[in-house]
Amino acid sequence: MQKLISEIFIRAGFHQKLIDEISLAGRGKRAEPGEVVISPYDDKREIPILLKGLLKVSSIDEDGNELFLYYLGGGEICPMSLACCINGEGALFSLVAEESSSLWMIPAEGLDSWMEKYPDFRKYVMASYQMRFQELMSTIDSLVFHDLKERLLNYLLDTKQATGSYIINKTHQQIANELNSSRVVISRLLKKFEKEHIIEQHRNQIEIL
DNA sequence: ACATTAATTGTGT
DNA sequence: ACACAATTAATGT
Repeated sequence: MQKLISEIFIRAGFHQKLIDEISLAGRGKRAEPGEVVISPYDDKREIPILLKGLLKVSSIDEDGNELFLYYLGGGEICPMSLACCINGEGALFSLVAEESSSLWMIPAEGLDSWMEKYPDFRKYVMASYQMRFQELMSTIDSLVFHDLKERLLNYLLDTKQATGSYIINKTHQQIANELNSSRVVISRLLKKFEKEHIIEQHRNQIEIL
């Protein structure tokens, strides 16, 4: 774990002193696929940095409906957590491991001083922020301007991108939940994609062609 | 090898 | 959205 941290943080261009401070202040955490790292209204004063693996970030509304927002890849700090820690309100999103992941949880208190003391850190945070912000904008765009068919297609491609694999191991039901739709609708669309030779389906698994 | 069951997927209304 | 059929995987006998 210690090795992973140094590796990631050095790659991010952190000062050795900053690496030491973060290493000392945070704690490590592993998350297996499907494990919930943060759920809405967890009173979390910790911000996760994803060292390795893949996390799914979803917005959760008051009725518990899920809406997939974006994937968080290795080396990134979770922008949603940052946003929520800054305004001090509970999270209105959930963070779920998609792949077996390693995280470094840093206390929210450290943020301010690190941002001031280390320009590297500020840059890193901003860069993470910006990347996911763009991702988020495109999700919103497809949400507002496109029908479910487009959204599903975007979702599939997005997933392929994030996992680096043409195989998606999810049930129609899971996908329906993430897109806040119903299983039947997703099944029908996927069936259509299959006929158009965009994908191939097997049980619990979708292959993108 | 076969029967039973649960989960997932397909389709018509 | 609902109901039901069909398919597949898992498990017990």
